[in-house]
Amino acid sequence: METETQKTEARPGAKPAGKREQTKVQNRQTILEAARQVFADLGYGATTVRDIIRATPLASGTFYNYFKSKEEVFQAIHDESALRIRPRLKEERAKARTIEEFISGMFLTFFEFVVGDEDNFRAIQRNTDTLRVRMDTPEVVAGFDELREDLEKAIDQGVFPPVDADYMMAMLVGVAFEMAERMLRRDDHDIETAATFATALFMGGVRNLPHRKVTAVNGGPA
Amino acid sequence: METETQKTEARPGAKPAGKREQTKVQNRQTILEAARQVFADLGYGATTVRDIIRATPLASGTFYNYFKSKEEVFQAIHDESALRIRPRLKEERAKARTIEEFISGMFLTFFEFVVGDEDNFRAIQRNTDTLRVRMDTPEVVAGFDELREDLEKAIDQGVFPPVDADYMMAMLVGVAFEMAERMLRRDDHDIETAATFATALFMGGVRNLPHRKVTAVNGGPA
DNA sequence: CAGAAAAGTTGACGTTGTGTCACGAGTTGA
DNA sequence: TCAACTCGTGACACAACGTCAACTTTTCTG
Repeated sequence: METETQKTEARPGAKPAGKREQTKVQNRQTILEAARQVFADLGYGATTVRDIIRATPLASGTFYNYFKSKEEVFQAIHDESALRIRPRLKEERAKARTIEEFISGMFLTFFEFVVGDEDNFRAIQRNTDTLRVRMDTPEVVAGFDELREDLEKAIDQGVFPPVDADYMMAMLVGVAFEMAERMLRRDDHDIETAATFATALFMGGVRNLPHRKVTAVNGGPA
Repeated sequence: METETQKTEARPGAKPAGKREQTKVQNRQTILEAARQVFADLGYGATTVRDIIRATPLASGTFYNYFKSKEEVFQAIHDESALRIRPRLKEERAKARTIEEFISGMFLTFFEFVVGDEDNFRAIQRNTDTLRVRMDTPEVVAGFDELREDLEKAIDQGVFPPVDADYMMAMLVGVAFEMAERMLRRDDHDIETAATFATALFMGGVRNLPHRKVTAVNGGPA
């Protein structure tokens, strides 16, 4: 037994960390991890709550102590994802001194995130009762709000031309997600090239785009 | 599955149009219509096959004479949609003499289609198990292939700069769908403005976008 | 035009998945 | 050490699924 683990004046930042609290956190994480995996494998629609449970050592009833439905785990995964990528995106935007930096930073960061944890993105992206869910969770909403604010700030500061933030966001998000999906679908992990293309579109339109992507590159990204 | 009736001598071009054949077509249409409605209302994930049936005068078993699952009706709706919009898009592309015409034609046509039959788009878009249009139903696949061909042809003819067709498609599709969704979400039916923005992006990037400020709708979903 | 064959409809039924709950094992704190 | 409490457990009641044998309607045949 961990007789050691008494709740003596614990470390400052640490949690209460009773044994109880500890397994609770663990279980939640276990379920989330299993769900991510199963969703990525079977697709959201095809997986049952029991599939998720079966991928853990837990009993069926336990699931419902942590999430009240399949949809809720899904949202949790979503939320966690947003939580992870938000600061990265925000930092990137803060660093940006020009529109180009702003935009390319966003794309690169996003693509890195997607390719860096493919299963995670597959889990939330390949399936879903779609946008409704994507937009609902607090972290996700906060992330979009943040982007919008920064966009408007950049516009005010003259870094960005005075475009409509709504349309702008739709375009950024649309391109980002569609390209990400396409990359995963084709097992294309070349995030630099993808970001280069996307950025070029926003910087100067079609005429500005690099020429055909040479798959086995010799020239490298323009 | 289409066991053509082994009639000794059916009319040549016309439909067989026996009473039987007729109600068969009717029933299929009834179910499709009901499904479109219910999907649009409840969302794909939340609707049950019984919900669809209940919205028709038919019995539960009958559903399965026409579609083998909820997913299959969904695909059928998808397919039908693609069937309807494909020729319109193709025609638009054929008419185009410049890149700008090509692009703005696509956006306008698509937005018209979406706003013109909102329920239909809601049914297939707001829900789904594979994100976006990517149900690989024949008509949908054909539609994308067509677009790609036309794109490549335009590139060969020098109307389009020699961009990578893959990326190009991802960008077009991404922007089109995301903007469409956003419009429906905000009850914004101004397809001209939307098309203008999207086209401007593709023609000259952010700096080229109209400076119009629009509705000060609050950020956030719904 | 009757009667048989074919095609289609129907709803009850076996099956699978969902979410709850009473119980008991494990943990905490005195 | 023991009472109080928390959480894990799996059986259960309920909901939706998809099938199928019986039945109805249409079509075919003589």
